[in-house]
Amino acid sequence: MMVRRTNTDDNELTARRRILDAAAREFAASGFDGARVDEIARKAGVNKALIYYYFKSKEELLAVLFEETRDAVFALFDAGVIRKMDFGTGDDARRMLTTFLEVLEERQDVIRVVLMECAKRTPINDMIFSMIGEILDRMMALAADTGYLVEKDREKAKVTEFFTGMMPILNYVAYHEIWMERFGMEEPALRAQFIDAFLGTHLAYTVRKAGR
Amino acid sequence: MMVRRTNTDDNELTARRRILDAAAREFAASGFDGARVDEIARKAGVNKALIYYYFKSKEELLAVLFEETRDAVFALFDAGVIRKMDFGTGDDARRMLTTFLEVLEERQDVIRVVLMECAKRTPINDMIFSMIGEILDRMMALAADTGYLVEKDREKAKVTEFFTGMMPILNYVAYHEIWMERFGMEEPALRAQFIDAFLGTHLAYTVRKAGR
Amino acid sequence: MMVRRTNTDDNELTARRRILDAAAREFAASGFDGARVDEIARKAGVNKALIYYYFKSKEELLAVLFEETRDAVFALFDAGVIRKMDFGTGDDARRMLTTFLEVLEERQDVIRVVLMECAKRTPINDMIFSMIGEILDRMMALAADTGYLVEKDREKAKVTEFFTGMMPILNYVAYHEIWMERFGMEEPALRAQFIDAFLGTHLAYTVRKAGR
Amino acid sequence: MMVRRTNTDDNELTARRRILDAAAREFAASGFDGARVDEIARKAGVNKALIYYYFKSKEELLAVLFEETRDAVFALFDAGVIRKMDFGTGDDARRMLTTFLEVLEERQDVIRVVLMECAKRTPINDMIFSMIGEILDRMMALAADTGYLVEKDREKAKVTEFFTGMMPILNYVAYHEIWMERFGMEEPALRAQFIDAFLGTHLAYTVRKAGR
DNA sequence: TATGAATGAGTGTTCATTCAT
DNA sequence: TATGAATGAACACTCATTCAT
Repeated sequence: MMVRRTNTDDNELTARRRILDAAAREFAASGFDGARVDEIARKAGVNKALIYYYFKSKEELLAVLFEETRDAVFALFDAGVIRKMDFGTGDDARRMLTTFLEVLEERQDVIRVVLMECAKRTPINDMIFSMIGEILDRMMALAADTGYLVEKDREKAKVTEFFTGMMPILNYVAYHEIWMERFGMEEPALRAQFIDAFLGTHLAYTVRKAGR
Repeated sequence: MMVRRTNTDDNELTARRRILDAAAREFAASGFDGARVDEIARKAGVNKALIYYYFKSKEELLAVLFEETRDAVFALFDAGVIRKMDFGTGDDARRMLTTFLEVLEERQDVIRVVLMECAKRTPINDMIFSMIGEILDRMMALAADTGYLVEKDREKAKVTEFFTGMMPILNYVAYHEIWMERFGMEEPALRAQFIDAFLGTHLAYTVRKAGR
Repeated sequence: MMVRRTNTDDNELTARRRILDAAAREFAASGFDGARVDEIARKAGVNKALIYYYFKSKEELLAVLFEETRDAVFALFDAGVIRKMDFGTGDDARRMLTTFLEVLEERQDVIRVVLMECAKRTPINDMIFSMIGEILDRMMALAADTGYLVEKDREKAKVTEFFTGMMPILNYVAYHEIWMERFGMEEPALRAQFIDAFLGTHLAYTVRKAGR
Repeated sequence: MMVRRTNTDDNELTARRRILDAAAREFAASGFDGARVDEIARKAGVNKALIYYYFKSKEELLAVLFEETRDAVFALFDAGVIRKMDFGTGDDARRMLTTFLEVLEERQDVIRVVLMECAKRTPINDMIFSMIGEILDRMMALAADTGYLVEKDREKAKVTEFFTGMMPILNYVAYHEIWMERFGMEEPALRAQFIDAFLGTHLAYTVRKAGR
């Protein structure tokens, strides 16, 4: 009787998947310009030319990773992971944020690249800001639905959502590992402290502004 | 009799200074890896080889820019620009933050590079985190002096100062111009809204925690 | 009841044939070195690997096309298309030349490649010159039979046959379409003028030399 | 006493010149697509990167060679090398043709490339046909001045000048060395025979047509 | 016969850096 | 100080060819 193996060894993944994963790691470690296609191939355990069989350029690799990440974030919204909770500052919010961070941390490599390329004046910047724009809109739609939108003025609300909502979270996801290495903290303490700070700042501000 | 002119035209600046300024612009536009020494020379209006007369490598150019920026930030602390104000959430804080942002905006190019290179696993990362560490320590010393240190635990305090204090400010300085281009806001409104958000989040949290 | 169709649609041709035709087009458009096996496969509507099932290399594709063309030219000689006419400068010669050009124009892609590769110092050059040598010998044998061989000296006769006989004809076949595009002439006028010129130059010279 | 050396050793030429010469040789030997920039650098005795210091691409190398050749041909016309002779079929014409061929033979490498690339559908084709068009116009202007223009109809005259005038000459220049190797003739005999044939065909036709 | 996946060896081009003056 | 010329070491990307099925 045959038993279907279900392990997730590297070798079980398709070459295309291994290439994408390796690219995410390499981009995160060296930035887009610093990343070497040779190194991506080595990390993925494939011939370099195979990368160009599946993707038309180094830039397309990044674009596909960005799309996957945007879709994953949208899936979180669609699944109601965030909406259903009590969008306040209590334990529910704490649990929700934990889940949210955990999911994003699976994509931390790509998020790092987003932050690195975010300030450059290159074509990649366009990809990033269209993605950021879409996600911001979802965040604001959610805030409006739950009654916590801080500002009547859409333009101003976007500023707040971006600079004190989205960015601290992305920063945490991107830098928490480096922080742990550099300043010697452990994951649970660091995350707990970040969540405290986020609840005490952005979410508290939101709740206060919404007048609840 | 010859009189030495003292105006500050671009052409009057030393070649060394023009090179550093050009490098900051080029690094900010393209990142460290994406920056081209040819382009720095072109922007500075000097021969490419002259760059290697003054600096031993592209990396040293960046190191010098980082040092200048760290010194400028330290000078702000030394001059008491921050300490002297009423470190709360009122108009004084608002004026102080405005001044602070204005000074940092003069160095926005270098700050952009800091954020870009912050997440990479390269030698540059060491330079950045030693600088960040020093500045964080000054921030915490100041917070302790003024009685607003949020946490007894130094480690935890550092986390809060970094993720909800330093990073939002650096992010604002780095991204505000791109934000204006992408989302079509004007400078005064954007800055006012950011200051509102920063006062309402990080500073409000600090003040609350300090029990005042 | 099923009836086997006998039309000659592209799809009805064997894969091998479609590959050869596509190769001729691609070689003519881009030269041998510029031609891409991927593109040949695309033009032929087959999988790239199938090309290597039928032919052992890109070079063999070209060799087969050359052989086909040489055989077609020999068939013209064997069929007496040229021999039977009055090999002079009158209407018969004009009709003969028209027929000859029409047949060669069907192979214009391969002839273009011959001219492109003719001057290179590559292995392909050997294939071409052995073909050219054989055809020249047939041309001279024909000229001898009809009494129009311009020179007693075989060596000198070969020069004349090549530079003022064979080459102008091959050049016409290879370049007439490009000429039409570039200088905006129509086919009938261009061909008529070329035939005038050829009769007035090479054939007139031949006839004069032969003393008739 | 110091004597200025006047030799023309390879080392006396500028690197830029050596690169162009090497490129002409390599293009002639392998065609544009078959030519290797590495090999050009090796032949020129320079570092490969230096080629890109002087020229922006492999294609620009070819463009510069084409321009030089067109200018050299124009200089022949401007100097009246051709115009001043008795444009007939006698000894003067023979001497003129000899001079003309000698000058062109100095550029035989580039002329070979012209013939190779002439039939391709690539950007290079544009460069070639604009050059050919200009030269043809000069040829026709000359023919008109000397009263030997074969046709009233400019369009038809161009066809004749191209297919029985320009092309046989370019073919001779391009292929005479290969011909000597392949069929074992010596230079003087081959050239004499070609000149005989050219006088007896294109020029005789021209003179007859002009009614002299 | 036919194909999707895979690869070794290039290929033109770039770039930080150095040299000679 | 300043520069035009020069270079070694990559770099992203390509391509003819082969493999497994």
